[in-house]
Amino acid sequence: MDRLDIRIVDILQRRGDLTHAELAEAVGSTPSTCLRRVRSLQKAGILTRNVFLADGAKLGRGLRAIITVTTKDYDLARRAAFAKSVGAEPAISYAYGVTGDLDAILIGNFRDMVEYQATCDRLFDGDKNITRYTTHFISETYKDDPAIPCDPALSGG
Amino acid sequence: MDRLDIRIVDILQRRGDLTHAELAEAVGSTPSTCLRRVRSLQKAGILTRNVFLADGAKLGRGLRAIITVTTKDYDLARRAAFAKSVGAEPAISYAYGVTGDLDAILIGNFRDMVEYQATCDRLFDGDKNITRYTTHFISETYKDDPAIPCDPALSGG
DNA sequence: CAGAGTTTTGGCAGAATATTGCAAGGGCCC
DNA sequence: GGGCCCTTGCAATATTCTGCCAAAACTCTG
Repeated sequence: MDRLDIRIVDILQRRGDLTHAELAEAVGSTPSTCLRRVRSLQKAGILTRNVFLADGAKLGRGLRAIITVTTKDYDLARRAAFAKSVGAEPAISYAYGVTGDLDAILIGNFRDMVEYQATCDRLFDGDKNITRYTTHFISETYKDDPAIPCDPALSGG
Repeated sequence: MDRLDIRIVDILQRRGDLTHAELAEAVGSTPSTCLRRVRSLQKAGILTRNVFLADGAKLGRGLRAIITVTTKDYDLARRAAFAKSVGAEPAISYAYGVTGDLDAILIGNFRDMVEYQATCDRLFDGDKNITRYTTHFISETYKDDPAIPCDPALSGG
């Protein structure tokens, strides 16, 4: 993970469809070196996968919501079960267990309120362990980019 | 946006580095048709861009946090200013204005608590309009995938 | 239901790109 | 300083991309 790797990761997180020649020019190297670096970064699990990002609104899923969840008991078995049921919900893109006065936070892309409520019902209704869920609908997007900054400080690692 | 487009978007959101031949086989079509469909989906803004996803922990940014923010006045000008300052913070990946008893929710990838606090100080300290910010650190990931499900219902659009 | 016009499709060939082997250069440890 | 190992860059080869054309499918009209 030297300075060249950092530049490569930094660029590929923003533009994943560059040719190796373009990438080489952008980072100041050669195509074959870039190819080898990218493959080694993938093998190391630093670059996990290449994806296309899509416009949720144009796919008919413009209703985004952040759902916070509190539970009564949040032990290992219950968390595993929750992870499984969340995984089965295609409308949920992100789901995390968190510290603080909440237990889990979910982010979903819904077609409409009907689908939102149906999803919540499937996830939470009937589960006596869920104390409460609160939904914040996204009304404005200030920033939306999965890129993680590449810190020059880790050149040594 | 017919059934073929939906299959293409569905697959490319998961694997963006397929060759057109592989994509063609996966969706039951031919490479040249896939090329044209992908281009037209990009031009239509349905597929927005192609990126590599990276492992935050391996980039030295394993500390993920969801920060909720409440403000006193959240008018248009203040929201624009907030969007700008959030945009200047590389550690913040997502930032949204939301409905409910919160005004904004941020998600960031931090190197450590020091960087977390420094970022919060830059964003919130000195801004008398920020009533409160509360942080939930992500302790467990149940699901983490930017893919938006492609609903067959929109075949007609 | 037939026919013309329009759009989309599938395959091909040339061009561009990705990939690999090999020799040379540079860094590191002894 | 010498030997070893990793990385680099070039050139050759394999793969993939892409513009083009005829054919098929679809749409609209009479």
